Amino acid sequence: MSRGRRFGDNLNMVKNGPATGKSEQTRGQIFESALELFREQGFDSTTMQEIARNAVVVKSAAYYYFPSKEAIVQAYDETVQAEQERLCGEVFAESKDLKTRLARALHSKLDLAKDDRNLLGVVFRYTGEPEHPLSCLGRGTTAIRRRSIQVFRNAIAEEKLPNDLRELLPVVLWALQMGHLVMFLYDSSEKQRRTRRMADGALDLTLKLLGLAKLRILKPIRTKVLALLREADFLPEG
Amino acid sequence: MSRGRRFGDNLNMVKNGPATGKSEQTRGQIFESALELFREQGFDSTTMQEIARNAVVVKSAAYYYFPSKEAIVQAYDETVQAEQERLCGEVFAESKDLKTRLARALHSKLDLAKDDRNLLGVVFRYTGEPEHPLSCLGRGTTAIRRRSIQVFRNAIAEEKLPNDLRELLPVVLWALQMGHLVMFLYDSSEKQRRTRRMADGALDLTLKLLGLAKLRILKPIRTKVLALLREADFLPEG
DNA sequence: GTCTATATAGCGATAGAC
DNA sequence: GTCTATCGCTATATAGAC
Repeated sequence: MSRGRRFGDNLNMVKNGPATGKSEQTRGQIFESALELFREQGFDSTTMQEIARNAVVVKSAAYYYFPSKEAIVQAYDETVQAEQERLCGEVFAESKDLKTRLARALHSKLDLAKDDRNLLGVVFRYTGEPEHPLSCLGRGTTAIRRRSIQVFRNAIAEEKLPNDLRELLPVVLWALQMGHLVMFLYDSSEKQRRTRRMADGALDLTLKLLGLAKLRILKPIRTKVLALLREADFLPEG
Repeated sequence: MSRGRRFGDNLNMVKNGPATGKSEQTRGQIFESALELFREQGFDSTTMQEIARNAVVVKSAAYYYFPSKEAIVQAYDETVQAEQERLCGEVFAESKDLKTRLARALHSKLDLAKDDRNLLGVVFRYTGEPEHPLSCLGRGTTAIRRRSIQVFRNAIAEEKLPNDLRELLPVVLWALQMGHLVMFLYDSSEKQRRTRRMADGALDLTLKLLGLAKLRILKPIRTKVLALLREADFLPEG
């Protein structure tokens, strides 16, 4: 267990669940213990017993802080989200260049989660079950999804754009990021270079399409695409 | 339990697992029993015990035929796939019109699964875990994915298309269908009309884009899009 | 509010009967 | 090959101690 400090070890940013004063420490122990075991032996083969034992608490204590193993992953997800906001905030303050900003926004989650791909995968587990509190597209995750979309809204904030695009583009970029995350998980190329190239390519293409959107011949297509996107905007509280 | 015959009740098309002669009946009982309970009380709240009891076998017998509850869903998925192939085969034999064929291909899975959306959701459960045998994008499901893509390959078989498009379009359409399936699950509009409109809109747009692809100004974009799609083609044995 | 001890029920593996 | 009886491990709910 001679690892250096890794992202996620700092839990002060985690907010959900009981956390008044002293208990923060216990919660922290459990959270760290879990991440450690997840990284060592994967999510599924780690049991709540082990997490508790490793954190020197009894199993029910672990359940007191996290209603399920998946809830720990959700907490992890929130630390990643917070870190992305911080990172992008820095870059956005320094540069007004759209490409720079979008590149940072699109790559930062990959950067942050690169050593925890097995954990990231669990985030998608309830994609197909809308009512599940941890469904990554469901009501239970509206808050974090909103934050994630907001990052892209901030990224394009300095641009002159028609209102419809300003409204829809962040959601499209967020969806793009979700796609990249899945691809990231399946990418067996060294250091997931392939997904990185994809992200760069998708960014180039997006910028090019934004430029072309002004052409007159493409007006009907643009209208159609936007209408379709609006129709596709099926998420709870968008 | 006074339901009429529903799709999926016919199991003779299910092939995986042991099924030599007589045992087909036992397997069938278990399969039907499971679908019945899944429909009544959902996937998660149905236990293997109940499935077995309802099928008048002992629990281990159920495990003999299906290594897990999820495996039953996969078997269901295969019956849906087979049915889609049959349906589309009929339509493709009758009409050479691209729009008709693609509409049928894009809508048929929605038609077939419309009463089993909670079951459909389980198919996506291991999307984020590439190594899981039931990951809908992983190695374990290559065979059924291939079949699913083949339907779209057949749909465009009669068209004159450049080779690169002929190769990539089926995969794109398959991905589109996957997206529609997820949307279908989250669609709270009556009879999921919204998703149906989406599918129609996406089809129109696809046809329009195919037409526009020939324009000279768009040549660089087309090249870029195709390169990106090829790069995105990350699935095992594509 | 924080945590413990205990209890129920399910999963899934195993050895072996027929 | 088909199926049974049984077992250990796990998740998670609950009552209640501090």
